[in-house]
Amino acid sequence: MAHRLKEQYKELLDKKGLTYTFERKRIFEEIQKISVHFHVDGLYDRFKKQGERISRATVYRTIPLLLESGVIQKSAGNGKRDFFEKTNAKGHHDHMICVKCEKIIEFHNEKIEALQDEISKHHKFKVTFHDHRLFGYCQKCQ
Amino acid sequence: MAHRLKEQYKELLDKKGLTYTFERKRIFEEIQKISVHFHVDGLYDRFKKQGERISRATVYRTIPLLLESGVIQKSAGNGKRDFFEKTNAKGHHDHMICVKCEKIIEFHNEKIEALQDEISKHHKFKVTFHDHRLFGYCQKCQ
DNA sequence: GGTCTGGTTGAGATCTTGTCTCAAGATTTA
DNA sequence: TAAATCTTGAGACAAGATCTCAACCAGACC
Ligand SMILES: [Zn+2]
Ligand SMILES: [Zn+2]
Ligand SMILES: [Zn+2]
Ligand SMILES: [Zn+2]
Repeated sequence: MAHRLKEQYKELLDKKGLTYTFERKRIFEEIQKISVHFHVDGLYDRFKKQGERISRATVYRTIPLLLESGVIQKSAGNGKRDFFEKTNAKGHHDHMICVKCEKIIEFHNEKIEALQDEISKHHKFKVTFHDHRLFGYCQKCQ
Repeated sequence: MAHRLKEQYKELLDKKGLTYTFERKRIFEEIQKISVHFHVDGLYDRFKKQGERISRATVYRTIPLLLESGVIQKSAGNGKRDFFEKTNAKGHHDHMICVKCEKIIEFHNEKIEALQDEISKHHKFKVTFHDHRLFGYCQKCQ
């Protein structure tokens, strides 16, 4: 999986006339080590902590490339920060979030995705990503 | 409708030992003139444009009071700003948000709502509210 | 090799959204 | 009236994110 994603990433860079630099390589690799969600400064801190001098600006600059190539995707962020998660084998999914214990249940429903397409097409709106979250109580917390 | 909301607002202020000041009155009134969605600086700008000297801090400070009294509710954020909308006759709806011009298109789809119910039921998850936003480019911004 | 060209980077400035501080003015209470 | 309490405006501040710019690097060209 990671291999295919790396190819997509390299292809995007190539398509844009950009180089697969040391920094862009390291950022890709480091993300593969993160289990689930992350925010950009958290990612930057990992480099800083390891003594690698990759600048904050570069990390921030690389995020759009990772997003566009599908290596990562926007994740359900609760607060001020943008959160991301690496694209996993399951591909796109949405979230149910327990407001009590913060448990996250992922779901994916093709019908909903198709309806979204239909609706946006009808409004001539070109969707680049979406955020669909159901808040409430998980089985244990009811 | 607006009258009942104003009463709720006044009651909340009273309950909290706060005064129904000129500024708090003007902010309530101005919101009634806004068709649907707004963000706080947008509201502030309306006063500035009209030459009314109500400070940004006061507008920001009043928002929690309006929220708590039910005069307004959180609405779609565009990913950066918090958006609000006044509580009114309009029922539940979701949003498409243009990431370029910030235009908001509302949509409502019973099938999606029903599928959400189905999915959450299947996971024994009790949904209290949801947030469904499609981000992208409106017709003009493509 | 040396030079030109243009992508890339780091450091810090800047912008954006929202909160907080504090002194002055207004209001209520004693 | 004086003291206590609210309220406000202006601007400082904070956090997240983006932008600027000079130095740097890599390939193209001579
Ligand atoms: Zn989805
Ligand atoms: Zn729970
Ligand atoms: Zn909905
Ligand atoms: Zn709306």
